[in-house]
Amino acid sequence: MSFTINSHHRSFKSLHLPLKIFIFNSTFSRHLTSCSNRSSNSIDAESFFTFLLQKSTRKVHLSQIQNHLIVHGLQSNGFVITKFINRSFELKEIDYARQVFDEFPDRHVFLWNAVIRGYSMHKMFDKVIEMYSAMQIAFVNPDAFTFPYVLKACGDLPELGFGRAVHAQILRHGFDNDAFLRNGLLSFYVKCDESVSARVVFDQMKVKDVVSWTLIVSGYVQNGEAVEALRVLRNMRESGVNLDWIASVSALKACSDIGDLNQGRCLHGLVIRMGYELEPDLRVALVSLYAKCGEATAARSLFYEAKVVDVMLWNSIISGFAKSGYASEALELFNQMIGRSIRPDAVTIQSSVLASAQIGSLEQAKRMECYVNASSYRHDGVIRTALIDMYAKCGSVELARRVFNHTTTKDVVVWSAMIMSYGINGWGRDALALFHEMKMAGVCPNEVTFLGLITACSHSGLVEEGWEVFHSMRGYGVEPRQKHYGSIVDMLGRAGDLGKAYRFIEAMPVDPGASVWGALLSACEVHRSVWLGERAAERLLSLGAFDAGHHVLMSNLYASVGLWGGVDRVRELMRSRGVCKDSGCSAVEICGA
DNA sequence: GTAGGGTTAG
Repeated sequence: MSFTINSHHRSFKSLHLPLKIFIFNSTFSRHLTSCSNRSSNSIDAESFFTFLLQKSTRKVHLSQIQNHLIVHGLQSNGFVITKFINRSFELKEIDYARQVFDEFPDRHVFLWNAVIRGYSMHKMFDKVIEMYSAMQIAFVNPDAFTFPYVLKACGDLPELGFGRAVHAQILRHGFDNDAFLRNGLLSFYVKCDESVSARVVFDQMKVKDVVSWTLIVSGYVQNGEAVEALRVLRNMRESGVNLDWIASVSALKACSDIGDLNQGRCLHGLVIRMGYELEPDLRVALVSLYAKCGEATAARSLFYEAKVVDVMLWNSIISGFAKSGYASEALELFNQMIGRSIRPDAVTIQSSVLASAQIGSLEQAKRMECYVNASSYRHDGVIRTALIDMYAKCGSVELARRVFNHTTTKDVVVWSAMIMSYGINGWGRDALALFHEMKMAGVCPNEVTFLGLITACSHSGLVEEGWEVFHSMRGYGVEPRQKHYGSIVDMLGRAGDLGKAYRFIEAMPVDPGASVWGALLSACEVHRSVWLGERAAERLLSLGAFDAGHHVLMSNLYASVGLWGGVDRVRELMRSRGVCKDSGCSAVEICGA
């Protein structure tokens, strides 16, 4: 152990501490003895107490130290008290730290920062904001270290209005050229989904470092604009800023979001050239990319060759496999994990429940529910939602409902999942009744609730009711989106009213997207409407969204009316565009096997 | 003592 005696600017007297009083803990007293032996005559009071604070591990140590500060007249030494407050927060003695602060007469900005930092450390963001406000009332000027914590609090809560006011105060206090704070502001606007303000802050930056670029890239990724994110990333490299490993993580996430395996592979190569391939957290992003894109071999080798295998790495491969048609592999890995006594977390379980849903086996679903019920996550809202969805996908509305009934706190997501469960299984009336019940319970519907309701009407032939739901959305403050329009087209198409579906698309207030034309195309396939099907296919082609499934629909449509020339044209198109038909499969469970 | 990332239900 080394203990250097610092010479601080403050003067001090030789200390005569009755050290025996400190002897309540052998480790703590050992430090004290060692310390006092080394500096027997005169020691720096501040350094001594700083050292003591570092070695204290319990509240009783803190209160002993506090007593001695008083004895030695250091109770109003701001330097020591700041350290004292920092250590109290580190030891999770939050109320105690606050009490010391409240009782301190001369509150310098450092002291305020210590309390604000402490609350931030414990994610008590409302307290951060409360202290920042109190600081202003006390006429203490914040410094460059105050704002980052306050901005983080505003971003995490999120508290857009307050954050905007903080932005104004940063300008007023003359910190507008502080590069660190500009990145903090950017982070705040990104977290609040304020892409316009984020962009303004970003564009006004004189110096954009890799952090600034990473923030704006992750903002686009968060917004579902992965293509734009990758474009910005190219700009970054063109402007001479190199990717570091964190920026690479965001870039890889953008690739996996849009399934751009080629660009992902290029980035992987770049990452290797830059020497980041062993970075454990980057490996999570790589495994996730390959697993989500269905590159099972690549994902596995990266996984098994990893030096650090933490829960997140397990999660990345399990959830990636669950989403890319490798559900049984995902469950196999989940079992391996349990076999090796590695504790799954909520994300692991969510992903494994999803994998069970994809498999579609009721027996597996029941096993999964048993596992959840025996775990500490049995009341986790997200996992209960996943269980409801799982049973619905395995065809058991009753078991989904049982999970729903046993869920104590039902948020809008849980209600929506149950409505969707009824919907996809054709229990339209029950979905509508549950929606009514949900409103009675005072829960506000969101866009997914309406998607579930329209799906329910669509799958049950309740066309009138579906229209009614669709037209009522805005009354609940929910703007219809592409998926809702697509779902209505699907509903009209299933009912055989292709003309009405087409007119509905024509009258849409927003440009119809791929989901809308895709819904029309599949309705055309069912009802053998070649003319309209060709219109839909043309639009999908021009949107660049004519995928393998659409080729198959078109080919089947031509075949169903005997237009074999059309079938050949589609086949030729598939060959020329390098599209492969995804191998489809269906599973039937017999006696639980 | 200050800013960026990855796994995550409907």
